[in-house]
Amino acid sequence: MSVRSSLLAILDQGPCYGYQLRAEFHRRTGASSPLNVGQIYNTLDRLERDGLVSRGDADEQGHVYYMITDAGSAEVGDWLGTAVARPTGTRDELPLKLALAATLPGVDVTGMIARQRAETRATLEALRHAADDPAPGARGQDAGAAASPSGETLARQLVADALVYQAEAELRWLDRAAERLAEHPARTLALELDLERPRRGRPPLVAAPIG
Amino acid sequence: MSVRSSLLAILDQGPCYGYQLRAEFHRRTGASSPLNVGQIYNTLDRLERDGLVSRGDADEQGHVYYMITDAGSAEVGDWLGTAVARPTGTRDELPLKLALAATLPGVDVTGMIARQRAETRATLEALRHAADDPAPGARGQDAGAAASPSGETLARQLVADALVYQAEAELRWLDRAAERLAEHPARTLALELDLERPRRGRPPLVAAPIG
DNA sequence: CGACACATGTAACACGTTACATGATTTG
DNA sequence: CAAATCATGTAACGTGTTACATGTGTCG
Repeated sequence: MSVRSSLLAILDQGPCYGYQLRAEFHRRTGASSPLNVGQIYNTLDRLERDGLVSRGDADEQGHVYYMITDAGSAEVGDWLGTAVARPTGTRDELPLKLALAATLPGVDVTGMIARQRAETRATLEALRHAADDPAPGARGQDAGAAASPSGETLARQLVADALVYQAEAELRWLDRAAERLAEHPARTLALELDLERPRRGRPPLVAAPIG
Repeated sequence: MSVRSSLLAILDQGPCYGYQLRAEFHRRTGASSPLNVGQIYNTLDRLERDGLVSRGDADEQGHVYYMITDAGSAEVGDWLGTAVARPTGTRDELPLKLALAATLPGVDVTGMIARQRAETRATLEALRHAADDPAPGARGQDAGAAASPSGETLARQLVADALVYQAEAELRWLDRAAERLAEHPARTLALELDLERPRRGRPPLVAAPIG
């Protein structure tokens, strides 16, 4: 619900029309991500459906302004006031994939780790290079005056930092995974499909239930 | 595409029916996540639609086995052979949220960071405690014999590690974010909506085009 | 019997994402 | 004029996720 919530939070500052919302989203989230315009209108429709924004009539220039409702404002307050909850059983692809691969026969998990490591290292380096570069999209005009830290550059920095820290963590985890793999005797890793005849119905209790 | 790919990879080991797939998925991915059974059948339908698996007739016990096709096997090979690509413009909620919040007037970003930090620290501690516990779901029978590292426990460990490393990275990032915020003078952070009359049509070139 | 797990499936929904259609306006 | 941007919108799709309906077999 990142996009949805972000747009709503921007609308909490004042009425906006679609294209404007996209621009604000980019300015404020340091989004390197393009965010297709169509998605804005899409999301606005859904927000209106949920009673969080209301659509105004087009003004003389044809701009369709949306404004937030009380319910919408409340939701923004809630969003900002609540910590982001990572689900306990995170469905992160990489760990899932590697864990699964480790249980498959004939899969070169070490190789997978090596490949992933190379990729992530490259990503990390690219990110660090990008951090030195001036603001993306600045076509010359402001190339020299890179000082004056504004909210805009802060946003970009924060997002960039996050990517860097995440990539670093991934590298550390990959190393740890390699260790774990080395600790385990190779034979015991691959799992056969559990072909035991599944017995239908209630399974017998193994231990006495509590109480 | 984590679930989809995982199920396909399991099917690459041999035909399975729905419930069996769920069990295998849990065994092999150390998934603390429940994974609703309905999703299995859902995903199987979609895999069949895409020609990656084929549905067999029900056997005498009423079990409907699915088996992988050649195209399916190829896709599994591809999946395992390719590194997980993190999109450059990651749409990670936390950085997005904080970056955006930093541009909003009257938002206590420092407080947000503090709250998030507390939450993440709690998560981290819970994860570390969980790492010491015996295998989840083991109802007494195997409580003492915690040795014998099998593929099953490896999977669990890998996933658990990933969560820990990620939480640690998040804490580090939060600290960095606090630093960044402190570096910026408070006034310059909040961004007004850009209300300049947008001029339609092609914007003037700022720098001469290449060539 | 009743509870519970095994087992299969259907229907809907959420969010994100993309492709496409359409038109106005401004610059080169 | 042609190209590019601004601007609005529609239609579809993909994965993940949940709620629900239905039935069977076993154990206490």
